[in-house]
Amino acid sequence: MKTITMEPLPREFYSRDTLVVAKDLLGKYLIRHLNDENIVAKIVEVEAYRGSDDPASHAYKGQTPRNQLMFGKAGFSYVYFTYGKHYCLNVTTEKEGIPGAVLIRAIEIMDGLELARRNRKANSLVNLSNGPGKLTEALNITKIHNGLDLTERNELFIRHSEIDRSHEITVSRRIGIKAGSEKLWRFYIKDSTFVSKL
DNA sequence: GAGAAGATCTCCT
DNA sequence: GGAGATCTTCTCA
Repeated sequence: MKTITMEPLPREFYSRDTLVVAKDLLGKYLIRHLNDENIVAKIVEVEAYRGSDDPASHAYKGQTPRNQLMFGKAGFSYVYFTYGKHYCLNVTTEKEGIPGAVLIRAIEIMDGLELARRNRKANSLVNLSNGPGKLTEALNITKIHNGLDLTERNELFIRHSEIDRSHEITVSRRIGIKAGSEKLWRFYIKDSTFVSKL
């Protein structure tokens, strides 16, 4: 039985305007294959980061070894380490040569909860994955997952959900940045309890 | 080679 | 609500 919704999202999904991709990623399923098990998680909160028009972006001042994936093909993972403790998971966007990425800020784990709990101790279900550093820990995502092609059935990819129910999207300022904080480039599913901050 | 800042989380008050 | 943890990356010399 092969249903189209089980396939990874194609390259064309990602190689569009970063703001459009960010909004479209809400409600999609993030699949993490680990130890012959799967964690399936719904994306509920994202932020868009672009290039020379976005002072908060890693790509603002041009290409460096770290941010080169943002300038490359769309549909790849961009994982970076920050604050000496945390990894953050992004997906690259825009056509090749144009920098862009979407930061996954919060997810709701639908399946594979046991495995996620083994990866990250949390005092509540919500606290397991309601922040960018938390969800990477729950999914055991580190720098070795930087640069994976998300359009293939890798150990990490994104697909449609079985039931693409409509959801209301809330728009807000991005979190944890100084420059560029006036831009309304953070998007989340309105009624989700897994959102990192209201 | 040194120094500063950072797309965060946890613990403490 | 605020500070500390902790280390990578970038900039400048």
